[in-house]
Amino acid sequence: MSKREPSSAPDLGEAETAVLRVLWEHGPLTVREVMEHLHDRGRKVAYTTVLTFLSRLEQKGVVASDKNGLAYVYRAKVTRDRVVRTKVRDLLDQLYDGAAGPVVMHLVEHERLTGEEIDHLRRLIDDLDKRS
Amino acid sequence: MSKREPSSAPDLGEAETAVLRVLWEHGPLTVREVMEHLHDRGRKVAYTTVLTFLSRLEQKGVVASDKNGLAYVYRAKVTRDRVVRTKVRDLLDQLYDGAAGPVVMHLVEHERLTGEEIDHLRRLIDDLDKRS
DNA sequence: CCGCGTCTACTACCGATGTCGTAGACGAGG
DNA sequence: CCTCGTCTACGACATCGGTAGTAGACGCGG
Repeated sequence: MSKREPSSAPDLGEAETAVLRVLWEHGPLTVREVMEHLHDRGRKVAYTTVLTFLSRLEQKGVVASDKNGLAYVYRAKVTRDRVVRTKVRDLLDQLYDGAAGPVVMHLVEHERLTGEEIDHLRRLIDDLDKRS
Repeated sequence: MSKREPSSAPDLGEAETAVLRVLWEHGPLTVREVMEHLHDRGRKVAYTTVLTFLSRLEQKGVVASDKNGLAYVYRAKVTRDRVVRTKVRDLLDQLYDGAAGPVVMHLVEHERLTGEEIDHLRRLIDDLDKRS
């Protein structure tokens, strides 16, 4: 089951997400290039494993590939924001029936935020207040 | 792999988490009672399925059971906060190498917060500022 | 034209999770 | 004492996600 709203990305595993991140952060890439970036990040996966991930991601519709000469070049089709949104929503649903408040509080209380982030946050909150 | 820090709860699936929530929200319960609460929440699982979940959760060390007369009574051994922390951390690691800022921003920008939550949040931020 | 290196296609395998069914233990009622 | 309903123990099965091996296609250097 697990209906996904139209604006949602499909379920992505941890390793699949890591692959997507590589694509978000370093334009379109070949399988080999993706593998190298993963290795750089400390993820020692085999070439064919990366190929499997990319194929599955393509099945899921979140990446696309174009044959460029000898090898396929893959690029992300979903934005990072969309994936973040989906994963965050899943978490909220799981823990609090969708309520965001408790998780925001949790983050602000238990996770470190930089001074800049705090400033930014304050500005966001002021905006929210003004709107309501 | 997947080392868990000492302060972390083990990995919990979505259905397992739902079971834990029932235990957090309605004291210690028997298998049947847990099942009924799940049904109330729209989760139509078989009795033995619930039993399986509780057994696995006990294996993982997050619930405990006491034989009370005829049936076992299960209770949560981990706090909700601990589980939230673990799941939130997993998410941050997956999406931003652990940085909390982006997710906080995402939540404040894209998810609805009640007026009270916003007030609370502002107070938290002021506290943070004072401390630093 | 041939062999080497690279790329893709398939297939496989394992562990975790979600979901149950069946069988056997056990106490309450007749 | 036997039967019924409930409970637990165990095992089964499917799907998904992480990981990889193998085989076949293909172009390049000699």
